[in-house]
Amino acid sequence: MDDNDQPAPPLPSTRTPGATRKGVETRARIIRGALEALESGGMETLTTRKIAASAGVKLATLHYYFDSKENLLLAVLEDLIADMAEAYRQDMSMPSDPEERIEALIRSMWRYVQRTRNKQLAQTELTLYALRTQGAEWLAARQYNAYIDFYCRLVFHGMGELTEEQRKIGTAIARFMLIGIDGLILQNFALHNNGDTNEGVETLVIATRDLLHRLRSEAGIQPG
Amino acid sequence: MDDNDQPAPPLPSTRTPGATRKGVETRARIIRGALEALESGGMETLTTRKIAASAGVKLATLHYYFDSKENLLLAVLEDLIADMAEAYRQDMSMPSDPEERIEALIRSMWRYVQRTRNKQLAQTELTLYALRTQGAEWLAARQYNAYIDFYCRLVFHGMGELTEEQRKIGTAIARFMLIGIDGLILQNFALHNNGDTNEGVETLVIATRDLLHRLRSEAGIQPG
DNA sequence: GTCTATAGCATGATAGAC
DNA sequence: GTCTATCATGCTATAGAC
Repeated sequence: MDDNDQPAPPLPSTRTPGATRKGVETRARIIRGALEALESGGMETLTTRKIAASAGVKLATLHYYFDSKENLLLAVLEDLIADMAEAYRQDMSMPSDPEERIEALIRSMWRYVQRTRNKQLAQTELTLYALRTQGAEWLAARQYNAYIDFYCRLVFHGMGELTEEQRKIGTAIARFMLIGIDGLILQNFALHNNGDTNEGVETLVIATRDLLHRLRSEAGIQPG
Repeated sequence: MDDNDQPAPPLPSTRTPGATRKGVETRARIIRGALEALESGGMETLTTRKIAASAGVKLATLHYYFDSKENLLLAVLEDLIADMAEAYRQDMSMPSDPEERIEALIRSMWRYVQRTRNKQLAQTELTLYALRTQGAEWLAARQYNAYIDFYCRLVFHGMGELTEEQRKIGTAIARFMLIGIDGLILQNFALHNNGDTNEGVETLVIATRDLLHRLRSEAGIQPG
């Protein structure tokens, strides 16, 4: 339930050599290149050659930083997790009432998803890849827990500490929001019919607000 | 909104030669073999050789029936769509009240998902593959529309005809259920924590019943 | 730290006997 | 309709100069 601050078995061998200024930059370029190539073509056509080309480095350079394609892909997923928080904070107005925050948060998420369609596809593909990769399943879990933790905090505070009860309720809310957004992403991709999917967003907003209502009154009637 | 009875551009070249009794059987074996191999290893490691081995045929035989790996994979996805209806009807008790049907249906779906974890992963991977494959996006749409149509009918009837209003409400319900189930699948896979995911199922049941309530009263107050 | 060059191999697909 | 044998290609990864 709370394996978010996991021991986190370090990614097997992401080399990260001397860590020169230049080295760090190149490593980042390769990760960005991999994400670009993944967004444009999908996992099926993703090769180390395309990644290297997309990053503007030679194939051997790629292997200097990542000893295998697998570890590079896992590093890309890690990077996506790290970037997530920044992305949402941008265009979100922040009401003080948690119920309105839920609504603002879902709408913000959905705007972000729609303007980064291919990135979402890429992230979904990478998550499935991690689930299929022996010893990398924890990465998928970490990704989800990071999202859950992030949404949970955003529902109740700017980013401060939470009471135990807020954490419990917020986690349930966050989980449900995430379920809805993931389902919406897939359905929107498959039907590429934004009109109908927007109905789904409205329904999700209402359902999540109702859930908060329910959890709060349950907590009020039967505290501890 | 209703491109379910699509012209359906025929799958480019699934050959299907003379269609001998034996030929049809072999074709089916290859499709089953592909699904098996996909379930056990994922798209990343899925090769025509593994498929052939898993189907008990030689590599050349596979290419006699499917002129390319791509068309084989799309045929597998088609097959999954066709099998879907059978799978759910099995263990579902069928109350007469639509609200209770929604609950029974969601629980039945969830049971099915849990006992076919790898099949669901495979189907998700194939759907993403179709979305990435030029000219195959319609297959993903067909898959979703088939599910939506199926759930819609199940909410209101055994399988008979629907009134226009039932169809409209049922479609919205079905879409939302599907959003929830897809999201639940991904979250359950990533966190592999069935206890917490079951909470999500309960929440989805309540939310979907509420949605039906809302749609019905809206229709009652403002018909046509 | 980045490159050129290449090893070593697995892949999707085909030719042609039976 | 199914097989054996093989092709051509593209893959990941490495060796070694600079």
